[in-house]
Amino acid sequence: MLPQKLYTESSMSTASSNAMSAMTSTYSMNTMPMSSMNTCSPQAPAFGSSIMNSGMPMTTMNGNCMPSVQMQYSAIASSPISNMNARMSSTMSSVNGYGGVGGLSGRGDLSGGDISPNSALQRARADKTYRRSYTHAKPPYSYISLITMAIQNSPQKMLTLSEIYQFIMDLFPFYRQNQQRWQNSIRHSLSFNDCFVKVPRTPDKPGKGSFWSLHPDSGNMFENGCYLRRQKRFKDEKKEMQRASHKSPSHGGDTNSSGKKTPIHHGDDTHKSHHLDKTAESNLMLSIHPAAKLDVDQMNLLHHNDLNLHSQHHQQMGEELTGMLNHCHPLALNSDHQAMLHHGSMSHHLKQEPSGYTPSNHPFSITRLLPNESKADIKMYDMHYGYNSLSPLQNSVHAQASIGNDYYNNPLYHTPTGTTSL
DNA sequence: TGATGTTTATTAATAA
DNA sequence: TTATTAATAAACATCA
Ligand SMILES: [Mg+2]
Repeated sequence: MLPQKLYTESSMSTASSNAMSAMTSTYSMNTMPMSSMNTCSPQAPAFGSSIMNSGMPMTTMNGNCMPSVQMQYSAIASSPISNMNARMSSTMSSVNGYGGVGGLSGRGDLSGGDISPNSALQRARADKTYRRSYTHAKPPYSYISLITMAIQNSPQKMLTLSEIYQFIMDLFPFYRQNQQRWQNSIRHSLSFNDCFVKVPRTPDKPGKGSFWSLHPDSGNMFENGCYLRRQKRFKDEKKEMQRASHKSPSHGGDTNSSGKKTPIHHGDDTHKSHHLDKTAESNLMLSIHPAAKLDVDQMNLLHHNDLNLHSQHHQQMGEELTGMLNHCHPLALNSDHQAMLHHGSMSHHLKQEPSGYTPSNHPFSITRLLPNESKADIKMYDMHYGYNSLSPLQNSVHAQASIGNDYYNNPLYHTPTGTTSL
């Protein structure tokens, strides 16, 4: 429906090529483990460590020294150009994804004088290379968290597969490469994980696949701040049962695993009965006998409508963490932006947030991207760091975080005071 | 026919 | 160490 930016994979990386596998399957720029400073040390983030530790003053570091994805991003995004040269040697070697960066060797600036006539050119190239080295590095998010971001940032809290693709590519240049590879993983993740459920299309929205939404009970799967590895993956009881019975038909009714423990999030059982009630209610409204059997997809549709109508269940989780997360999540985008993108939709105007989260502060919400007062911020940012936050590539009609408005180009993805933990 | 889903298998990284 | 989570590949089915 909306124009989508097409990302053609550069000749550098063939989709089917295995030549790049080493680069893409590893966390390219990682050098040192963060575990010492991190409660939740995920797979080594693709970003940061070498750069973070290259001697640059961490102006964004706040008192508690909480390490975070956000901070790592901040550190990178805010790295003064003046510091680039100093890091160039190590950076350059990182560009190919194999940061030999063991020990941020490039402390010393090569060529002390550096006043040659082509130094400007070299500098420009170096800067470009440097920036690409992180904008195209693998983001420190699992596919599950990326999908979750996409869905939760959508007005209807559901997206088609291709829209999920698009969201990810818009935000992370890294994923404009090797599309066949990671998109297969996305599809696998959607199918395999119970936290993602299909919502069938309604007749008024014909099209190819169905919509994907979040399981009503999946809660905040990332409230621990780890976006690479959850402590426990969400499992839908019913599907668990199905799987079990499918495997060993002898297992008929025993069902409930005594030790069944839902993740960390809260509010599971509470709205469980609530859900059933709502379903029955919906059935009545739709002239469906409450006892009538609906298939899974239909049920999901009803549930989704219900949730969308009343409130976002997902946002009532993790309130205890909001203080930490909601002010600083790396992907807190702006609702205005979203309004532009989906100008045809007005649903988000009507949404209320009875829980702790508002559309603007919950961890994955698109809010605060380019709010009014941010003009000044951008200016400051640009002046200080020499970034042009407004993309030079404006050809895209797509108002979303398309070209030039990706995670790295938008300073507001990196809140200076952020303390999102990772 | 290509996009969309489902499923199984393998492997690496991380948590317990 | 073992158990769990996630990434990746791949075979296969289905659908517009
Ligand atoms: Mg699923």
